[in-house]
Amino acid sequence: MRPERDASFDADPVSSRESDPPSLHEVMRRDIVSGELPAGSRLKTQELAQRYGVSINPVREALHQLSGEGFVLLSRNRGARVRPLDEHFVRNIFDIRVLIESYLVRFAIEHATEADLRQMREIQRRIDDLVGDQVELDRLDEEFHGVTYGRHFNGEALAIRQRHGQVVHALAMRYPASPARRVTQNAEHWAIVEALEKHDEAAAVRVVEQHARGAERHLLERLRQGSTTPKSF
Amino acid sequence: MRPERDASFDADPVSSRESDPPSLHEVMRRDIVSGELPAGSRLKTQELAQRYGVSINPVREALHQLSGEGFVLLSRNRGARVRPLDEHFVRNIFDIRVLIESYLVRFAIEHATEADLRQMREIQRRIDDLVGDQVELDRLDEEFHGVTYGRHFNGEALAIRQRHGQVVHALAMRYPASPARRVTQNAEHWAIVEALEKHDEAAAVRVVEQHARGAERHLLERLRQGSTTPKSF
DNA sequence: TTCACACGGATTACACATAATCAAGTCATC
DNA sequence: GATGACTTGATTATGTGTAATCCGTGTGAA
Repeated sequence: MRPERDASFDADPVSSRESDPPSLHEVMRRDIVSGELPAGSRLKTQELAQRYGVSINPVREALHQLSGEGFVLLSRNRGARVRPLDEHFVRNIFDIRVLIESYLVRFAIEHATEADLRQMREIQRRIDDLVGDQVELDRLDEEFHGVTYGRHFNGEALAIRQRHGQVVHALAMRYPASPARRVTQNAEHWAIVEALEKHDEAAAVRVVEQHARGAERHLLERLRQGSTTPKSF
Repeated sequence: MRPERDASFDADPVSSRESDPPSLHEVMRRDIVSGELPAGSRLKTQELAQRYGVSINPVREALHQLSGEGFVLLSRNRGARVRPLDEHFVRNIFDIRVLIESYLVRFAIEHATEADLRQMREIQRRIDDLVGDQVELDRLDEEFHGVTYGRHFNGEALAIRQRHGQVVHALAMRYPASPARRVTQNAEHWAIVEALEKHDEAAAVRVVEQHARGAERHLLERLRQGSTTPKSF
């Protein structure tokens, strides 16, 4: 096993600093992820400037930042669009997600503390009790996996996972998990906790993979059903 | 096996369009990758504006774009720096590279055409014959792997690989491969071709992994040796 | 050491000029 | 009359320049 490394570095912090007012591109990313700026929609600089109460310059900078992050597509002299989220894209990022998460969880097997496990159980209990409220569910789900993977040294991998996770959340907001899916999700979460407790690497990898593939399958089904609503361009 | 998908989509095209003049952020990325803007160095907007013969606005936009791509670090009211490339970072991206490349090569096993293999052999012959000229070596190496992975449907994965590859090239420019490393590299390239010919998935994955880890080890050694030169700040 | 202050540079706003794109309409040709 | 090429005008992106403000850092005095 490779020696542990300092984990202070993060390639893509979601928020630059805790107490600072969030920068414009963070606000816009939130609005994209939450679906307020729908996937595929046109982003005009003047409209955005008005909407967010700033001048055009910061808007242009935010758009470029988001373009670099992959949330926005820029084309020369034709402005910006929110990146369309299609089936193809979903498959792609879940393929990557499976790779990254099974990589991340292998580290958790060895490094998750007793406190981490307690926290995961606590969070999962709250998820179990939750009814409705997709927003809160997503927040708790992210928190659960945040504890699972948070100790990992590889900030790059975490950044990729988080970025893709945000896109997935944007979709999940539109297509909430069905009750059946919720039950499966919860069972898988408990299975992850159990695998970590037992230091069972094979089981952990298997469950994590299954968890991701399940989410993928569910999203794809919903995407196909409601294929009229989320118009891509 | 999952059905094939349309591969027309690319999350992060290096150049927006072929015939267009490259945008500023592309030029700046090239200069970062080539080492002209050294890792860790301060990027002042006014200096850059003068250097590239444009006003401050486009420079700021380019910086934001590069920040989103991970090549530049921005901090509020303190300007921009080229992202420092340290040992920790190199380890991280190679961990990811191993994941991505073994994923990509599995597809190549099934989908590489006879023409692809011919092309790979041709490129590798040119690499074998090449002496010195790190720039040309890097170009050919990228071309080799471009053919290997190019048919893959997962544009996201290709984008991640390419982005990381550019960073690695920035380092390789500073720390060229030793003759011994070159010999190993070439042997590994031929082994990849052979594995693809034989449709031997296990072998292909093994070689690709070994290839990446070898490059990582070599870079890390060089980084430690010349640890005075690449000053982070 | 600590505080006040000045300076450099980033950030924002605004006004303006240019250029590209798109849509609608005109015109010529078949 | 229908089709396709061209013109035109509105819209919007893109680039420049300037000014005002904010923030971080270093300097120097108490």
